[in-house]
Amino acid sequence: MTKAAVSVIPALMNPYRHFIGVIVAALQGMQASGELPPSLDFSAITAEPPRDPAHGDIATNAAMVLAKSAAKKPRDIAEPLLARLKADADVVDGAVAGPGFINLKLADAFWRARLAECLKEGIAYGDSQMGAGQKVNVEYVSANPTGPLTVAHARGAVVGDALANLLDKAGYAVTKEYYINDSGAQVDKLGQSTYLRYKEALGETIGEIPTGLYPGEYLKDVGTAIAKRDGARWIDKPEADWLPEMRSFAIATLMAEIRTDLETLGVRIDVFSSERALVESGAVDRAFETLTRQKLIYQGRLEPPKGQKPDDWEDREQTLFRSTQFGDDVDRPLKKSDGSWTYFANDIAYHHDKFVRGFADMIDIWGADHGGYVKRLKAAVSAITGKKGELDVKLCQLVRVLKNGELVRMSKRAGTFETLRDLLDEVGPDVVRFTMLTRKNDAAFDFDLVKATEQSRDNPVWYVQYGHARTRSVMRQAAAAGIGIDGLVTAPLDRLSDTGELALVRLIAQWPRQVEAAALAHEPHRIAFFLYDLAAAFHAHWTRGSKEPELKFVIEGDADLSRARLALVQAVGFVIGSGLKVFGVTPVDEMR
RNA sequence: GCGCCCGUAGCUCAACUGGAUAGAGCAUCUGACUACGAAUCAGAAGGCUAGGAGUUCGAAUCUCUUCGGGCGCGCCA
Repeated sequence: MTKAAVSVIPALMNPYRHFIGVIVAALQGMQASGELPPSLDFSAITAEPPRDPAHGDIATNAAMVLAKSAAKKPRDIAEPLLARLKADADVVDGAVAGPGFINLKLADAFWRARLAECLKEGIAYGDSQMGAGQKVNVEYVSANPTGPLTVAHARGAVVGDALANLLDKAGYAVTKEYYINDSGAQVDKLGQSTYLRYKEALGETIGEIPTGLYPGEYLKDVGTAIAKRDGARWIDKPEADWLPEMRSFAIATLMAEIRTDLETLGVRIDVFSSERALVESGAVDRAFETLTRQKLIYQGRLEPPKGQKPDDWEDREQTLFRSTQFGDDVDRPLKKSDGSWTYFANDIAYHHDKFVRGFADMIDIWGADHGGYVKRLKAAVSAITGKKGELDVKLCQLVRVLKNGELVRMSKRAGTFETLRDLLDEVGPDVVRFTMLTRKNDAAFDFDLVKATEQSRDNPVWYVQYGHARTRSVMRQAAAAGIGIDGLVTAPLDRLSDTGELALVRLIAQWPRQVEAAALAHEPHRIAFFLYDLAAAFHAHWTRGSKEPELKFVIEGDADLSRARLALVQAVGFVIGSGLKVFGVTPVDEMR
């Protein structure tokens, strides 16, 4: 049993972050000896894997970044810096390249030590302290409780959930939140629509559902349920009597269905916030007062929109918020003509409430059709939190459902796709989740039902799952061959010396950095591409073994070597499993 | 008319947030199974990053501009 004699990186497994520290220390040494001026900004220095692996293991831009403020040529900084970096125990070679990059080659043992960490951590490998327990609120889905979740909601649900999981892994204290829009005109219409279905359930002929109300068939069940519970009690009563009851019953029923759908999708929300409760608590009034004290509220008039002037435009004085002071295009109204709060006013109060609950970091996941709303809410958050709170809005672009390249019509009448439930029934939650995460959120997305379930390299879900299953398959084979696959943490990893093996080891060591980078950027889709690359590297190495028998994982008569290689295979499985966990996708042990 | 998002290989998408020779898959062409899963792998070919100008050591990325697409534009949520 040999233990690699390399530096341990305590509680910080991202080797690149570690080397930024090493580089900064070396630069400070140069400052102490007068080679560099005393006050320099090191914050722009990066340490990353070079694009071309032939350049080495770590590339830093330090010399180029500092050149200007140090009044030196990049190479005149790079040369002495490189000399100092070469003294580091883990660095075996280095060179200055191009305009002033410093490329470092690290000892194989350094990378094997990262593999050892992965084996020790298992699925938890890549967990980071970066977030330092800071509270983050991720609000997503937040679909109106006026009908079942649609395919369009699915993307936001998946992106939000994966982002929340990712931030959690990166060390943030994450709360997953759903804002229920159970206040305002829309839910009143829901209540009215429900009343019609209620009367229908009691045998009345209601005819066509009037325009403006919700015609969906799903409300029939709700009406029937109320009829069953209350009988004819609401018939011939004024609207003021039955509306609150119809409304709340419908909301409760539909929210229950939404929760069930989310559950099936694997989304578990921590906090459901009610808009109605918020308004009734007086939170909106308080937010309004706060803004008033800051002199950000005034009575004024707005210009009608240039493009399409509403027919019923009526120039009137209204209560406006000075969102232009915070980067918005025009000031925004907070009160409707009847004196009640606008949705915007409620939303200000809601985000203020989040801030009061301790969330300075807020992330909202919205559909692209709300794009015009981003500036004003960011402005409001900035104002109401005294610039201490920060809101990031991720807009999810449209999802189109295709079947073999043909657009599937989203029409209820045609009996085709519309709801998330339909999508889940067709391809299952794992495929929905992974596939939705293979694209940047701000790019439009075509979801092809056929391609998403295809078993080929063209389909990332399948390919990554296959990679995971293959790691397990190798383990099963090894066990059958009589190799002990327990306690691989203690396997002699220094027996790993083939370039393909070491390339895999390096890739595994990238995982903690990938987690941190994706979390910082709020971009969970990066994980999908990393997992795909890792799976590809693993499949490639696997195939080499079928051509060159000495590269097989199990080598007869050499248990140590076999165990070292199996440890590598296990680590690949851990990283894929770790990534799939972030995505909320079940890793499979076997392909069917 | 204004604001936001997008434009990268024939097609679908990446590019570590300003880094080195812009990368994958599909499709096309050439190869590899006495199977630790060939549902895979190795290779070839494919690009003026929509066009133009600017910023700097360095631009697909930042700024300006033109073109083309999506979304939105008081008292809906």
